[in-house]
Amino acid sequence: MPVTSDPRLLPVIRRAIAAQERLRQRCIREKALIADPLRTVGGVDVSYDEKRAFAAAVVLGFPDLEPCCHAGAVKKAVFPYIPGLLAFREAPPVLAAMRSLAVMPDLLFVNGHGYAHPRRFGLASHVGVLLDIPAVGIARRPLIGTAGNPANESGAHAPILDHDDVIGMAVRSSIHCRPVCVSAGHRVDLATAVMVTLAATVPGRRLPEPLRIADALSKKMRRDSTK
DNA sequence: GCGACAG
DNA sequence: ATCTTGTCGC
Repeated sequence: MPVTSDPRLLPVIRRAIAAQERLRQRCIREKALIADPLRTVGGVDVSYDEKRAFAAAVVLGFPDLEPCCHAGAVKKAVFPYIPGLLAFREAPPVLAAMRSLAVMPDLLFVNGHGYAHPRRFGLASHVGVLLDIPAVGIARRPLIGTAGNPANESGAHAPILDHDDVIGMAVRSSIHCRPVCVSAGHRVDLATAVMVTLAATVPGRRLPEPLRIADALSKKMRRDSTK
């Protein structure tokens, strides 16, 4: 059943992993490369119908989280979903939406992992490198590694470990909310990623505000396209 | 060998 | 991701 078992995809997968490795060598994750002060934060998310990808990008002020601008893009979904190669499916629509924004955010939240990836280069890193902006990966559950259980308090966190490597952090952004997986994408370190994630999350919500809004917008784009 | 596997 | 109602809990 998994699409990855199709032997015709093996060459495609091989080429994608090679391209991923080339991009990874351009990836840097240092706290110093984040804007200071941080004035805007962005978010991107993608929804799908049978054949198309609907990407929505938003920019909010920081730390007030007031709406600044947003944009969308629709593209044919070509690359299949393969765990570990999500970027080859989602980066094209995401980049198109980001490039139609009136202003680029100082930091971008991406729906998917960054460093917490089998080859340490998930969608968030991929997008961050190609746009050359600081990027943070936010995922609902780990792809690899094992995460501890953060205490049931807002801001509690526990490392996500792959053997001895701390690849990300399970973060309880609000009390009674299931933790989200935070990892460094591009031009940010893990500690900074966690702090900004908490600062961009409205009390009581699970995901940072830019991602919530982008999620709603992309789903609205999909709905409106069928009418 | 079998299963698991971001969106 | 998407298909889907009601329902349990703060």
